[in-house]
Amino acid sequence: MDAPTAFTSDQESRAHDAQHHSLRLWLRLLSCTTHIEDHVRQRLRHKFGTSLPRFDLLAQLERHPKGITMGELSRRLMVSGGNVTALVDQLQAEAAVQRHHAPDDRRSIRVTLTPAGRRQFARMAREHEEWVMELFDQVEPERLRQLFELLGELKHSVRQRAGVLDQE
Amino acid sequence: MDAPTAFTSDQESRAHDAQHHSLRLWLRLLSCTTHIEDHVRQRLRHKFGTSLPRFDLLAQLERHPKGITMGELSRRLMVSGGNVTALVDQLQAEAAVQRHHAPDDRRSIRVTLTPAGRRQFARMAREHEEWVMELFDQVEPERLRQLFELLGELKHSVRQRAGVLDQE
DNA sequence: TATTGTTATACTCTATAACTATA
DNA sequence: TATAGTTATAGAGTATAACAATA
Repeated sequence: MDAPTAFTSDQESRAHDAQHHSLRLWLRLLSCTTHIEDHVRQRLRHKFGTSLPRFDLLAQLERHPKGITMGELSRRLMVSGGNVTALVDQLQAEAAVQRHHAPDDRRSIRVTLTPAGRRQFARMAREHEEWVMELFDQVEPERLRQLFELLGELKHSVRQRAGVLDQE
Repeated sequence: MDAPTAFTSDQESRAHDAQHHSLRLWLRLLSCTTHIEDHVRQRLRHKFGTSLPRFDLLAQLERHPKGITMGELSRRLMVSGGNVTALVDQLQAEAAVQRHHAPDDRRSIRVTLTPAGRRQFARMAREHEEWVMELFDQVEPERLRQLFELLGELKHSVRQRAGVLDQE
């Protein structure tokens, strides 16, 4: 677990190698994500007094101006329904989001951003982008582009294998 | 946020583009990691009744057979000292790890795997590898290798920018 | 009956700060 | 004084299960 270079072949079996390589790739992926996440989380908290899950919820609403149901939020954010209720409660208390009863199905609730919520999210998203760009700026743009593409392939594979429905 | 393809140039400024591209790359990275993490976390819980933080702690010990201090664990796992105390308490109660007072500095404590802890970790690590390999197996090995390399570059950049000390 | 969302509860991980025992 | 580790406390996020209202 200490060779910093790429995969090396040895006398082990192919399958065994593939396992180790997969694990090392996963650990590296996790390490990158954790560092970025910590950085972003800390800044979101200090500068905006918010958290990543709350930011992500707002981001989902921003993508769906007509609103999105609690169940949809639960699926997209991959957290339980009770959880979404709590998050939406908080954001509603801060007047960042609103609940609307759906006219056709009165069990269902559509959540939307308030104008103030939209403005607040825009401010956070702008800074968020700057933080991330700064973290990445030692890598050439072309390399970042390749990375984006390869991660797309990985995501596809993981989704198939894990049976995730997924957003984007 | 819905074009599934790579970056596209438009009339926006270069800087603005770079920001958006960085953000999209970050979101894709986060999405991949989250899916894999959920998958692995769920299996660790159901098959071994453990969690990712606990697995990670054992993994650190496995890399350092002579033991590692509480403070070192705190830095490597990037969590607070109080936290490490709680995790080590649990693992010690399960007889997976041991605390030894350092002979030279009696404030300091070295934590090591017990033989049983080492065996248990080996079992978990082997399955862990299989789960991950399965998730990745829709991507060609050569592409996985490229991804590993690019993530190395990214990690380097992030570490420099975020000022992380880091393990591995 | 099945589905949507809420409530209640509990657990894990986390940070912070006060504390102890050494150095 | 400074450092290593612990304790105590609080808070966020999460899952689960029981529940109400509606379909």
